[in-house]
Amino acid sequence: MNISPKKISDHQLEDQEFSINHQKLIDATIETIAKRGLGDTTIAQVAKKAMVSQGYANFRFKSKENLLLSSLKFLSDEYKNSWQRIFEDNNLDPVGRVIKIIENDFSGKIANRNKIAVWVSFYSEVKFRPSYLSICQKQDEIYSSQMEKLIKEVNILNNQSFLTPREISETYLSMVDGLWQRILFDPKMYSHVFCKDLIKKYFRNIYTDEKRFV
Amino acid sequence: MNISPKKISDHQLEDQEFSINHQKLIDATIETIAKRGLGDTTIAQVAKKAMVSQGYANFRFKSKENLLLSSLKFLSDEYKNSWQRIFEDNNLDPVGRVIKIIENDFSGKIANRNKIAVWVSFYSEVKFRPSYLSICQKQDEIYSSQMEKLIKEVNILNNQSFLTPREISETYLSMVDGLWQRILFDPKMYSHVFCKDLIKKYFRNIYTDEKRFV
DNA sequence: ACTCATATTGAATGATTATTCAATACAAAA
DNA sequence: TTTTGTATTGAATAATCATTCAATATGAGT
Repeated sequence: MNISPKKISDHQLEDQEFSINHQKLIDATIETIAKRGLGDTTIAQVAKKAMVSQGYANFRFKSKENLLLSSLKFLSDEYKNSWQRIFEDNNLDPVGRVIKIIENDFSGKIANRNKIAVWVSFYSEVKFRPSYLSICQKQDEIYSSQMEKLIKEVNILNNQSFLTPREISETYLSMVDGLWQRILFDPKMYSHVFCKDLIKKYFRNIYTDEKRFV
Repeated sequence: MNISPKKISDHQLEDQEFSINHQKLIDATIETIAKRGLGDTTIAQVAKKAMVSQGYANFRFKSKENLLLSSLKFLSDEYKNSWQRIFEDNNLDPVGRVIKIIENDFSGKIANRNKIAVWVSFYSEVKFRPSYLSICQKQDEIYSSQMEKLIKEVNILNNQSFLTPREISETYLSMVDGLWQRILFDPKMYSHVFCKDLIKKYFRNIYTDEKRFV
């Protein structure tokens, strides 16, 4: 039986989408997708992992589709928050911010195998599910243009290269996606340190005088 | 099994995996995955597209899993052949070969949206299906080391950079995976020309004197 | 303690789909 | 033509799973 001490009853928080069960189900969904794949993820498994009944999971999220969507949105928001915090950090100079972004992209919180497995699963379905696309695409464009802006600022203080800010931004973001995918294949080889160093050296090659890109 | 010198009927070619129906089914599988996603691909749909009965599709490939696997293997072999042909082309110098590899990676035959959708679908499942992994991973390591070898040869004739051959190889291959994924999201923006030029400029930044990297 | 509104259950339902297999079509050999 | 072995069909089967909903538990207010 599920006896959990609550100060506030769930239904009062329902509008805020912040009941314990809501988040428990999302966490369970991410874990299940990471463990069995999107295709083999069933409501029954998710509900079991979240320790609620199957019927409840469906009732709470209205449909399986909606549960999956909410889970993707959770990951998307988590990433967005960590990115935005860095991008808007005025204590850091442009290069410092780029480095922080790299480190965030390969931090344990963001680039762990469970979460990457979920990202890639959704990416693979993006072509057929407009709802997935709408969650990801708009944000992706924001990252792209914000990174470009950042590189422009870096350029003011550094030697220019053959590559335009836009190109540096695009190569960086593509490389991150590619490396994430590779972490799934072979997490030993593509360790966080390996990925971070690789990308930093990539930037060092562009900004040869900037010693912070080790 | 006796081999008649004249005409050879389909069933006699079965071992060679080369009947018309075999390939029709694989093509139909790729198209169906690209159109509906791995999860929503059913034998019935594939069979219909290949214009054979549902029962036959299953009979021919023993199981759905095996049909999917065979389709992945087909794509994997196709890519391998095109790569190997370039890598072993003695008429080209190292830089010429790198350029051909880039052009191949974003050619209509390899980087079309159908095939990328299939690749990404399988990638997303690779963590849970050892059989998928075994098809892809070994090849990936070969591409990685062959590219590194190629870069070493390029280096002999060009100025060195901060990046080691291994690092150039890894950044290149990651970038390709990332760009392929982006083609799925937004094929207009990530056109073949855009991707090719981006990567060539990336190399131009490494080998600043090599004007063939436009 | 009782009521009532809400939360949660879990068994039943119906839809989907991989797989099987008995029946049939077909093509070559006799 | 008839026979024989293989190719192919498609309807039946059985398994899986999302979704529903009547029944029950819970806890706050009285």
